[in-house]
Amino acid sequence: MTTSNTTPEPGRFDAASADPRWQAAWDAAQTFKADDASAKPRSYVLEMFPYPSGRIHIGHVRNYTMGDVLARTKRMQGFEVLHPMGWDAFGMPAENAAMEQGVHPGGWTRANIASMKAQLKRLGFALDWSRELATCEPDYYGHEQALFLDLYAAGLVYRKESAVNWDPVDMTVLANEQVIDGRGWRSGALVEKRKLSQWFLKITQFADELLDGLDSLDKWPEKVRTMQANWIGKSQGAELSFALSDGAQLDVYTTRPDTIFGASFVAVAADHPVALAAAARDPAAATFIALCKQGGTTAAEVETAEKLGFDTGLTARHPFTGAALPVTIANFVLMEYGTGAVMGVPGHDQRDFDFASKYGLPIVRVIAASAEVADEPLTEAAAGDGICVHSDFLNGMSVAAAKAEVIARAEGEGWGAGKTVWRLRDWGVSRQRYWGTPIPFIHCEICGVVPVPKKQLPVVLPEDVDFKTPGNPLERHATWKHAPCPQCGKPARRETDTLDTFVDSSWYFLRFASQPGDQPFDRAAIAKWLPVEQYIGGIEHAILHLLYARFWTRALAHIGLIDVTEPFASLFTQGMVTHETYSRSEEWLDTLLNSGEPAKIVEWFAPTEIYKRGGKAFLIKDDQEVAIGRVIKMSKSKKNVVDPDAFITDYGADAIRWFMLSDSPPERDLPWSVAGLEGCARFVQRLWRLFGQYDPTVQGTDQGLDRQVHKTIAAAAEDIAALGFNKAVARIYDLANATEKAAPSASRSAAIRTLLLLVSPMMPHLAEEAWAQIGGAGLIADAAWPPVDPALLVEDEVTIAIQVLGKLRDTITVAKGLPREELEALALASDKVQRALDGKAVKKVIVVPDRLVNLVA
RNA sequence: GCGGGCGUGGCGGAAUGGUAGACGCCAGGGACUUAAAAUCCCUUGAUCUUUGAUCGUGUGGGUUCGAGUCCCACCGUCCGCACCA
Repeated sequence: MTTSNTTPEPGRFDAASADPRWQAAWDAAQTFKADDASAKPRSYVLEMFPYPSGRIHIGHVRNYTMGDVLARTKRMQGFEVLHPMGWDAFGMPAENAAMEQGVHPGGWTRANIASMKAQLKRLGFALDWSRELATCEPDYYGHEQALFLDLYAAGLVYRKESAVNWDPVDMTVLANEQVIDGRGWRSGALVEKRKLSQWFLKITQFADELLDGLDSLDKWPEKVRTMQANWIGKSQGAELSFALSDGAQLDVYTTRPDTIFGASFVAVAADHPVALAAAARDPAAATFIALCKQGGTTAAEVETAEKLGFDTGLTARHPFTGAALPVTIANFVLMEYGTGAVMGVPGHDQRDFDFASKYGLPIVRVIAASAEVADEPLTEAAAGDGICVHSDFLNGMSVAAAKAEVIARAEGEGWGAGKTVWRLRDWGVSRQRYWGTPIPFIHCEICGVVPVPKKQLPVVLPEDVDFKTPGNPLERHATWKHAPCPQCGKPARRETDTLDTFVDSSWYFLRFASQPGDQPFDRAAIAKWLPVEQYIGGIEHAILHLLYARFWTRALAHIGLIDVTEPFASLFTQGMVTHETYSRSEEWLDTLLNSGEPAKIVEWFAPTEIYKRGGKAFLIKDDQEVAIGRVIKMSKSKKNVVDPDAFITDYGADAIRWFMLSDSPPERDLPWSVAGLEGCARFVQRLWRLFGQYDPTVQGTDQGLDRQVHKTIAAAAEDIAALGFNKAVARIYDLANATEKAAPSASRSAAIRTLLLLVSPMMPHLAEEAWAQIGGAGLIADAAWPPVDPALLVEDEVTIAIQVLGKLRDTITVAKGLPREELEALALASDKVQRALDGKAVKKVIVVPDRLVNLVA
């Protein structure tokens, strides 16, 4: 079933020859070039740009096919569409390749871009390639440096000492996900925490805006908005100051000031100054702190970790009762959140409850459903709402009122205040890496940290670097880091950190709208094109990329460079492409570890290594049966990946595109199957034969077919606008089936022509070929979406369901708009209905006009 | 633990509270053919006493003339976050 390497049969659509021919025709005519000066309404359709890993994977194909259908449909519907493509081209895989294969990251990346671009072209995407950009080129990252300097001038960039994961063997900084069980993923060396002076972006300054802005994003998935809101993590409470027995003050943060009468201890984080002071005078405290730091941070470890404390011997004076509360160092208090110190209220916080139970501290109920149950004992922390009890002047107050009262008193007496705390941290953007945007600063011993003057931008990465020795090549480059200070001219040192690649992807959608040489973007062009009308990408970017892009857009608006605040009006997160797995497993008794537990050794096989017969899978090499496993996300380790390129060759771009749109709703996972793809290829051929029957000379109308044609046009347009591609596909199948069966008529020829237009965004190559054959004017890519005749959307006959007691007993086909009485009479006239009634009297009749009659007996 | 999504034939799925299973895949039967491929036609939720009937959308309740759809409780599953005070 391959069309490659074989002479095309007559009467068959030959994708191998048609696909490249039409791709070349679109290129030559610059069909998909967006016109900035167009008077048409605009639509900016964008898919998340890919990292140039070397090969397009099937997830890209699905993502870009969806965007492409939308972009092509919008074009047909009269919009000036901007549908660009670029490359998120900086990042670690290029450096890894450099280390492993001895190639230059730039050469490796650019070669990957070239081959992936060729793959995208083979799929026939309607992209404006004139706006292609790669973030690794100076004409992109130079502008990024300029924007970084603008943000610096506006006070949104600063430097701060911060801890990093340091691999002492590779002499490099590791991202958190590169640290596996405390060891470097590549070297296996124990990772150290090191303090380095690093660059930060003040995203926290926009925390409120970024949170409130989520409310305006009503075309974003609820899930993504919730994830972002949780990430920003706004909590409202109070910062309260406790007087310590040694004369010092200790500030704690709480969201529950209303429970202050239930406080029975105060706890500080292991690295809190109070804890460090305790360690200085007491070696046992120092030992305990060291123990706390050993604790793991994985979910399972945190879940099961026992609450541990160390009494400092200090006490804190309760601001209302004057009670002396013990001050302990606790392993469950985080220095990074709030003030790094908490008041322990065991009755109403589960962690405090566990802690108090272990160390025998008082557990007092201060919130109860009512005053009557104020003394009901607690078996666990009570988190629910209620009124205050055992709380002096708060007694009887609601939680909300008590919060306000405690804050008011604290403020009045000067020992506390209401405070909002955010989970969001400022964004550390320094990376001690070569393959990224150089941070445009110079360190001068006299002048300090000096920005590179804009006219000296871009600060270009040196080409002559080697990766044979570990560490940052920029750091050890012979000349690159030596630069004169822009202020005093004395020899100084260039910043050798580069920017996090998330910075590159935080503004690329702006650069697509216009690409002036002398500035990052043209403000007027951005006002014209932005916000992106429809952004499509994977759920894995729900938080970081999308939050950073929103932040950059707001920050650039804040400093007056652009006029939009939200970059993506509508967001769609598409599901993954999945595949069954094939494996063979053997169980071994694990005697080495002496556990006596059988260990499973699993061997995985790629789809290309097996064949299927009778619903079972066998290995090609030895005909052994293998187990067919669950349908899961494609991954290299499970070997269930498929390479789209081979399938494009065998089945043509249109069959793959059609498959990507069929069956599964786009937000859900799509199980890849060759059988399904073959079905799509068959449909391509079926349509080709149908299109070949187009005959404009035949006379006569077929009103039923006319109606279905116009209903399909209207419904498919709605489905595509809502990204319900699977539904649009089903309707097109329906219409194709009906058209095939219809007798020749002018209506049938019109149906064929309409069908051709409807499938053209999805199967553009087949559509162009058939369009040319039936004598359509120009390219079908430039044709208009077929108009709908509203008169044909109205049925004149309807099928009415007849129910007895809600159960379907019969259906009748009648003229539309029949009055209730007539419908009732017709229903009662039915034999089947009479049989179902079985002589019982009808007590009530429900008539839904043009829909159903329900007889209640 | 918290938050969110999803449970419908062998499979992917469709269905403004109103005819459950559209459409596709798989499977089975037939036609054409020397044969195969391709193509076309038919069948295809389950059960039964099969001109028809009964059951059927994870489970148990409820609202309604009528529930896959709404409400309550539960089960399963997937995803995200997580010692965030």
